[in-house]
Amino acid sequence: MAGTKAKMTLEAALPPGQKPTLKTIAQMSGLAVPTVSRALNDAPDIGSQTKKLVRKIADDIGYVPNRAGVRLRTGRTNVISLIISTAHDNHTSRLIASVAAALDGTGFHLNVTPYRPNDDLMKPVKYIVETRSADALIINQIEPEDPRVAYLMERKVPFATHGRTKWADKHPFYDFDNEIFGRQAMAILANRNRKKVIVIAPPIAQNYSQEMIRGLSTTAVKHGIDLDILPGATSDDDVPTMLVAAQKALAADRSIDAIVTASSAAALAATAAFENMNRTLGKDVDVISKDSNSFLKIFRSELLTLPETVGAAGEFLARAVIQAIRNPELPPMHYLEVPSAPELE
Amino acid sequence: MAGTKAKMTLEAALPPGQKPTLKTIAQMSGLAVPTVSRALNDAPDIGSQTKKLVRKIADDIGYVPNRAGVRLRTGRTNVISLIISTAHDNHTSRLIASVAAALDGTGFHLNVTPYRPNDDLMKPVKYIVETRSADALIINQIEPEDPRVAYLMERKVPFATHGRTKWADKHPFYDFDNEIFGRQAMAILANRNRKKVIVIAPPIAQNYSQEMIRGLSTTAVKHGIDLDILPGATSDDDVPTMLVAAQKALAADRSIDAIVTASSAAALAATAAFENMNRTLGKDVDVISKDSNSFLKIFRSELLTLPETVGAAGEFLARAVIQAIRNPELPPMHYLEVPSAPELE
DNA sequence: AGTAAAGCCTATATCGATTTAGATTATCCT
DNA sequence: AGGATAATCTAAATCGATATAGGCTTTACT
Repeated sequence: MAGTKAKMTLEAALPPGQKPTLKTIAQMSGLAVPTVSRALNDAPDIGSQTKKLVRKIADDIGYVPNRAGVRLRTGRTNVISLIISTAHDNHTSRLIASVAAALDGTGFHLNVTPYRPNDDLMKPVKYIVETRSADALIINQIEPEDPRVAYLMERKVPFATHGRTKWADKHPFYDFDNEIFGRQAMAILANRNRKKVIVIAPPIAQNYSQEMIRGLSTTAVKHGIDLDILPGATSDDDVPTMLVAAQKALAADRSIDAIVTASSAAALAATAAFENMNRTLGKDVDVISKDSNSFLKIFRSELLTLPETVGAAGEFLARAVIQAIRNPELPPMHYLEVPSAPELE
Repeated sequence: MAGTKAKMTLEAALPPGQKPTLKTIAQMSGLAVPTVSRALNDAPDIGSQTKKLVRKIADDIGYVPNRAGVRLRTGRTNVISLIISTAHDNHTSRLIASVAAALDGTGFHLNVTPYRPNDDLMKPVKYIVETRSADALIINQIEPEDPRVAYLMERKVPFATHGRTKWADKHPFYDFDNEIFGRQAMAILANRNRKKVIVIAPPIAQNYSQEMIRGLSTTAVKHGIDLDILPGATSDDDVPTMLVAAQKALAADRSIDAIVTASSAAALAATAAFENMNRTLGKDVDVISKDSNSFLKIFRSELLTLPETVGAAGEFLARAVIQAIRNPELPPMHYLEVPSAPELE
């Protein structure tokens, strides 16, 4: 039977201006606080009538667990931490938006910790882990032997990466197949008879940069195309920096007839560089780029693009870390997005 | 004298694999836990020797307060919540980055809650306030009588807005003076003898949209220029949508000789629309835009731009909410960025 | 000397939730 | 009927930090 204690009304149990707690429900139902807790958590030793009653009261008064209380007692934070580089592209905001959307309704909150490109990579990760301020992490800008990944694996902290490491089979990741992108991009350029190509690559330390270059050079060799990496700027730099570097390269070598880029911003810079040298896009020269915005072609229909879907990444990464938290025994979730080259079909 | 209790070494006081707490320091120093707490918080009733000792131990063992403990006891979360719309521009990522940078070292964490443009504006705000999951909020996309602002002011929750309401003198804000932008933009167009102008405006509900239009139309009237708002798209829509709407307008009225836009993306769409109609930018027609990326002019030197600095906004907003938390009695911090029109000088 | 006032520290209770151990009642079996 | 066994629930302890009240010294003053 449900207790011998007196039941109370909401008004009697809840001081004005306060939020309902387990104690509120306990007083209203005449049950003990732990019973209420266990009922809400569907523990096996609570009667079904009691559970029903408790849940009804909780719903009626709009009870929401105090996250600090849960966290203090259990160590569970219900926070997913997205640690993200703040290079000025809008991958960033889209990734944030899609992770957040996927987390909606899961009870997890999204905490975003940006770091400047020149900061120590380990700092935010260590902080989150040491202060246990999140149940899981999502990181991007991955290096092949990323020290953050080593750190997180060793400590068995749930995480997922946007990009692959050499240990990628052992942890969840989402990645765009940049090697295939490189091969396809170069094949398209070969098709258009380009002979001398430069690439505005991401910082070379990052895995996707290396893969993209590998793909590009494999196919370049096959077709006898000359490939160079643009010195003096990476696709993480801002547009003016890339423009200056590209113009310098084009001035030094007039035979360059194509630029491959890894971002929309880089494609704009490459386009401007060619035009400032009075080269005609799509005729004398080509620019080919990954395009996650799909406005590149609107802006200049002569641009060559291969689509990349950033939204899918965030959604997948969110699901991947939740699985890593809840079912650590399951194999890590993997997804490799293969670019499709419409021009090749 | 510092207690009669036995002192302990770190190893004795701290179970392996655990993080140091106040208790650890208490055992190592022989002091009581509350004394340690008060010493670290520089309470006036703790001796300076004791404070020095406690702080040294804390530093040595790398003590960091457990945030759940603090939060549960005090209600302080040490979290600033940035609630941000996920329209696809890169204001977003820059704003996030600059708020985070300004928060660095303050002890506050940044929690980002994105919402989709069509979501209920109140939902995330209510959730944060009701679960008390942040000490302060920063919101953008402000309407003149923004219901979120009314809600937050009534509840006396510290917050700051990126944009102004009609109650702006009573709450912290950072804003770009869009009315002056509108006047300057139109003055420049008048100078260039444009007669029929359309504007790709932000959603009309938002305050900055109304201000911009007010500025534009004031000056348009003065110079006898015809001004219309582009139907069918706002500057929050994606580039293809804006392009289609702009092209439709240009086709319907060949006399349109200038487009004013509120974002870089809109400027790209406007440019493409004119060019698809075979109009020559800077000669037959003009596009004038706010430019927070400074790559617009690189991309097309004929574009007219007025600079906007988003980075300053985040930094200011962060300081503004911290002041609102710590010194609620002080007048709210305000900043109005006045655009400078290089072309006018 | 005796008492008051600082100065400095400790003991206890508390925030909200959960875990563990223990208590109570009803049920079942021989 | 007696005793074991389930089925349900309650009591107490705990996570880490801090607010409040109170205790013990030492110094100061009459």
